[in-house]
Amino acid sequence: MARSTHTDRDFPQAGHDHAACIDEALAAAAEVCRLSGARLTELRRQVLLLIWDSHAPVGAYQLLDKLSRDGRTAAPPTIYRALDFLSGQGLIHRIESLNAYVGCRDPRRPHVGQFLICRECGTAAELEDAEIAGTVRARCADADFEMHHLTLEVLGRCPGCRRTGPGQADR
Amino acid sequence: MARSTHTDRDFPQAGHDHAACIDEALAAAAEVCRLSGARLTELRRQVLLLIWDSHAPVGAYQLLDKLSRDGRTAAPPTIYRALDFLSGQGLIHRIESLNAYVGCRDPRRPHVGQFLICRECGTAAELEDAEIAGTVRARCADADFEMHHLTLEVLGRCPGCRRTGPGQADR
DNA sequence: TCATGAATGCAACATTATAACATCGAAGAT
DNA sequence: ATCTTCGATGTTATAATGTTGCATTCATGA
Ligand SMILES: [Zn+2]
Ligand SMILES: [Zn+2]
Ligand SMILES: [Zn+2]
Ligand SMILES: [Zn+2]
Repeated sequence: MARSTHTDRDFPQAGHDHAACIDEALAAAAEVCRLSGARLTELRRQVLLLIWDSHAPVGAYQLLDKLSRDGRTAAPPTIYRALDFLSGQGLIHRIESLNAYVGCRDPRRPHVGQFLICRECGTAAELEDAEIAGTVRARCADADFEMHHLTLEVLGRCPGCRRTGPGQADR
Repeated sequence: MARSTHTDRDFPQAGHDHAACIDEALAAAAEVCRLSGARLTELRRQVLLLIWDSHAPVGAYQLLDKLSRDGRTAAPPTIYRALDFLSGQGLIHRIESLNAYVGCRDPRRPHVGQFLICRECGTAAELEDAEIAGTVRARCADADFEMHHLTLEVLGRCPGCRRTGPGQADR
């Protein structure tokens, strides 16, 4: 099997072909919306693109700033509605521990978000680990708890930042 | 082995002896602070008690209201400083997906928080599951990711609420 | 062309959290 | 006992994040 710029499980590398990430995200978004009958309007597409500026989760008001710089009129509801839509289509995820939003790597398949987030460079990697999901489900079953939604966010230091400098750990 | 009002893994029951929970929490807090040399002042003790009003995570401004009703002068920094202290001592946890705070069941042992949270009654149960923690750690190791902090929050419906009424699932 | 409903613009507001600085008070040093 | 010091608390203002309600626009189909 051909290996793309990064495999499913890799942490996004510093020098990777991010244009490919963006292309793939847009293509996936178009397909997902077509299948669900939802309308991927220009505004929503624009916001999705801004989120995909990088693999680092970005705040709603940062997105607002970016939108404004792009010449759009933009007030908070503008961005929050777009975020609601994109999140509803599974095209982005909210990172609860950061109040921020990040693009989904594989919106075609339904999944819970599991994230590794680097405190230094901000980059977030999305996992889709069946073993973690299975263990959590099993524990919920043990407790007779009906699971609706899982938030799993690991904060730490990514491979790239570990190589760069082991000394200056935080902030 | 004797079974206390609830075992470590149980979801807090509707009719359990909550006074015992509170007593235990206060005793644990006193011990933890004594060992760490931190000062569990009257204000901090009061806030910890208010958090232990129930097993449902409570917001900072709700705590403020409670404090005010108790006759304390209270502004946001009052409560946030107390929350920082209690959280620093491991006596409470912040629930990221709710912007709320809940008492820790076992502050004497260091641990990451893993929570099952009921959308209906608000009750949160804290897990300390080694298998979940181990799997997450293993996946981080696979990804060459240095894990600092884990946020794991499961939203769903608790055993009690499931028994009450399976129909009205949400909201 | 017109009716309809979804999407967006816009103003105000609600909620959550922090910064900056003044004051108080416990605990040890003199 | 008094002083000193530093952590804890009080107070005001403000930042950051998110929502409500209503007017307007726009795509879509009758
Ligand atoms: Zn990329
Ligand atoms: Zn990094
Ligand atoms: Zn209890
Ligand atoms: Zn419940």
